[in-house]
Amino acid sequence: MSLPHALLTSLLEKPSSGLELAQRFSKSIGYFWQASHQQIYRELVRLEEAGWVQSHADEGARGRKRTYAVLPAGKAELKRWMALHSEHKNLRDEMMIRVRAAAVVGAKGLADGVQERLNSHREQLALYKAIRKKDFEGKPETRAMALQRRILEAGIEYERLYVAFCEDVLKELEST
Amino acid sequence: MSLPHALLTSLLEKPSSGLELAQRFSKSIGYFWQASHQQIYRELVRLEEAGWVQSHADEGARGRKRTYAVLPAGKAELKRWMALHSEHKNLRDEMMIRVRAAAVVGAKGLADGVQERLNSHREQLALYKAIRKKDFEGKPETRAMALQRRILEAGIEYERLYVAFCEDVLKELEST
DNA sequence: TTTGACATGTAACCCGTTACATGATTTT
DNA sequence: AAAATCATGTAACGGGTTACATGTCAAA
Repeated sequence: MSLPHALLTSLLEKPSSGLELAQRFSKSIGYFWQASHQQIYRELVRLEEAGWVQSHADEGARGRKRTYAVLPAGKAELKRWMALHSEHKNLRDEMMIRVRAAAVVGAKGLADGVQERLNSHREQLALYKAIRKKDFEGKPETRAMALQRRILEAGIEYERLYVAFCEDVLKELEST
Repeated sequence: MSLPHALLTSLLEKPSSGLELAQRFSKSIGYFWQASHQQIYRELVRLEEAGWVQSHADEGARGRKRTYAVLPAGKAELKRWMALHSEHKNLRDEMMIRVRAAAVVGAKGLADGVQERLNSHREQLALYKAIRKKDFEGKPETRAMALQRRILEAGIEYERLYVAFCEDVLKELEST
């Protein structure tokens, strides 16, 4: 249930159309809250019904760009929601179940998938590091920048965790 | 879509009833794949329809304990599934959206929720460390044990990540 | 004028969650 | 006999995913 507020946050930074949001979500905020364009369009309609955003289109029709901007009520809602407590989320990953299953039925065939994940997490880690270098290195540290940087650092640590996990599992599987 | 295979894994370790599985899921496997009892009962019916498990009850009726055991076809299915590749999962957490929102609309009221999460993750970290001490310390390291231990270590690193994240955010919020 | 990129949708399905219902067994 | 606990369900709903449909605009 974070999508509406992720969208409000993104729209406050810059009024946008659905497609622009979808593209933006495949970067930045989307690294920590993924959403497809179908979800985004559905949610934008709801946000407007709730009176939190307003849209205008060149001419209201299918296929025509429609730009959304946050209304004062939307900003107030975001402030309200921001102060709520977030539920503790445990790690939840199919790969862990696969490794656990391998401990029971034998690890034949496991290494391939783990190797693929290792590559994937190494890539993501490199990407986050590149963003850190580009967006944060040697820039003035405002409160806002510091918070955004902490989120990115968490992403970096998360990827590191997986890289180490995959490496260790592979090492275990290679040991005669 | 891991629940059926998480259940197969758990049932291979020990044939059980739905409630026993639900209780077991609130520990061990459940630390990495949570499921409610409603989900588990629903899924057990499907597993039996698929011919992967077989159940017997003292007398087939509501309120009577029904124990499930894995059939050969179920074990074969688990071996097949275990070798599939797992999708890369990015970090996905409401708290990150809240912190990101705070960077845009101001952090008033954010600290409370972050402090609560910090406490929660410290607790979970302590729990995992206790399990590591109890279940793994000074025991012989079979292949199966080594794999299960790696999963637990990943959980420990995951909680450490959050503890550090929350501490850093709080420090940032406290700085005048 | 047709291809491709831009842009917005609809429909169906499944997993996970929430709230509630029902029966059996043990304890007080 | 009432209360608590063990045990198995039913029903409704919502978010996320997948597949598909439709319309606009610019360039080749």
